[in-house]
Amino acid sequence: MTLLNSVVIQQLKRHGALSEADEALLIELEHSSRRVVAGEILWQEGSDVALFCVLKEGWAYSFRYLDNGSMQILKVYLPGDIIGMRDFGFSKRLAGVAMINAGVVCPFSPQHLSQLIRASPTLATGVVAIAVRQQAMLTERLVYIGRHTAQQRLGHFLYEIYLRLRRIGAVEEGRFQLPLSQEQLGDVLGLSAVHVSRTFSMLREEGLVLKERQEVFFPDPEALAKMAEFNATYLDESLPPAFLGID
Amino acid sequence: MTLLNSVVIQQLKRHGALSEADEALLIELEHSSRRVVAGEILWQEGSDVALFCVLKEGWAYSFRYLDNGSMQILKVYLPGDIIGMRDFGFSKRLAGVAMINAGVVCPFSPQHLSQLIRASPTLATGVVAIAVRQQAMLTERLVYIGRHTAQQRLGHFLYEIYLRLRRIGAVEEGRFQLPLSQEQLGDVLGLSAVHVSRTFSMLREEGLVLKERQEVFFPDPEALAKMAEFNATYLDESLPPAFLGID
DNA sequence: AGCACTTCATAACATAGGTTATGGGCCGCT
DNA sequence: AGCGGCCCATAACCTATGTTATGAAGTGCT
Repeated sequence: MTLLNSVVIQQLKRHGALSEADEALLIELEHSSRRVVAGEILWQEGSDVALFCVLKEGWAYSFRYLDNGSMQILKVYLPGDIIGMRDFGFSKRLAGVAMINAGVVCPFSPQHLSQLIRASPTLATGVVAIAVRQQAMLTERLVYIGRHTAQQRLGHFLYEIYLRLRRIGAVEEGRFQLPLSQEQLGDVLGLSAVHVSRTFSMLREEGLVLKERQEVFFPDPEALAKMAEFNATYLDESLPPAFLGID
Repeated sequence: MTLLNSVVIQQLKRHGALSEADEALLIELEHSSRRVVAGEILWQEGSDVALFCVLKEGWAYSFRYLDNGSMQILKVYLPGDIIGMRDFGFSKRLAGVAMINAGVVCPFSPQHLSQLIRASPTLATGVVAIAVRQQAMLTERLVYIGRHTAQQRLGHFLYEIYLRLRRIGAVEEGRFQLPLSQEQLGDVLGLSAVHVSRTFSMLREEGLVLKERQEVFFPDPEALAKMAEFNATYLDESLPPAFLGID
């Protein structure tokens, strides 16, 4: 999974907005790649903003440590996502980033990103669109962490991951791999690990989510989406006409 | 309070990064202005993205309705903020926006914003920086809504507002106006209005926050910041050297 | 001044989720 | 194969916050 195959970029391409030079610039972004091990910390909160990454293989998450010793996971990154954009325009990292499982990342510098933005208005808008979409997912979590039950929070998160994985072809026969531990899920959702476990049990009893080891299956995806009050518009990939140069 | 006086732009100016043409473009953004009444809804979730606004006077908030009839307030806007940037790159609004009290807004079109970004790399980076900073505030709320007590949530929110108001000169002798009702505060923090009331009582008894009518005063700002685990780096306005063209 | 309306404080009660503890299953290491 | 270490499930108990209700205070309208 490369950035070039990511959904926003693919859409620009489909509309013929992407020149060959643009494509070359994108491929150049993934020029160097590095293998990373499970649990590896890519950077810590407060460090200098020295690089961003395209996540090519594996899962990652950004996080903040809390004073009580636990952590809040801010965002889960899947293959094809850009990691670190959150810090663009800041001197120091606002959050750490760690790998969940083993994978491959393609690091590139802020200068490289600035260059790319200056070199191609199309790519600049694409990058902005990607950043805005990542933030929209964050906003969505704010909404459902605020006033929803544990079942809805977990259901919503799982369903979002399911849709994102499906877009990159990582769902087979309705099944997908979830490499997060229940403790990590708790850190995502603001729940204790014990309650995540309880909630999985409830979802199983209600026939909404089956999970065995890391494999997840939804017997009735629509019912799950309904229970979680899932509204997919925030994941909508269609770019407005102005972005595609059609206006 | 105009955009030109906002902290990010002022910083660009101080470093001589802002040309006269750039300044003219910014002033042009506020060419037309409109008086808005308290409670006025600027737009609803799901409507077309037709315009953005510079908020010149008054307070506003963006929000999402929840299925249970309540709402989640996503962000509170103060004078000098740009409203609607969240939707840049989407076709439909992801959230509604309403005025808290009466004020003045300066609407401008997405095309206008695109033009400005194309016309001036400096302003483009400035706009990105503003957007990233607004999102950083959102992230911060996600962190403390996830795993903090009601006291910390309310304390954190009040302290953030206090710092933001101070930057625009709206704090006098340590006092500031807070035009939000307790119900609205609950919608910001994911708490019931009753519990917001209880929490104010607790904060008063602990000598951390005094509130009379809409006027708020912190007898000991440092103690409040400490209780709320407030870390100001996410509000830090200093732009990295690359943004100021010094690298 | 009087009236309706909203906002706020407080109390009593209900509950979702946190905490601590225990045991079982699975994994990797030697 | 045996051992130590996670990860997970479940139970018992505790607490922060939600819910509902009531009255007081403030606000705006006529």
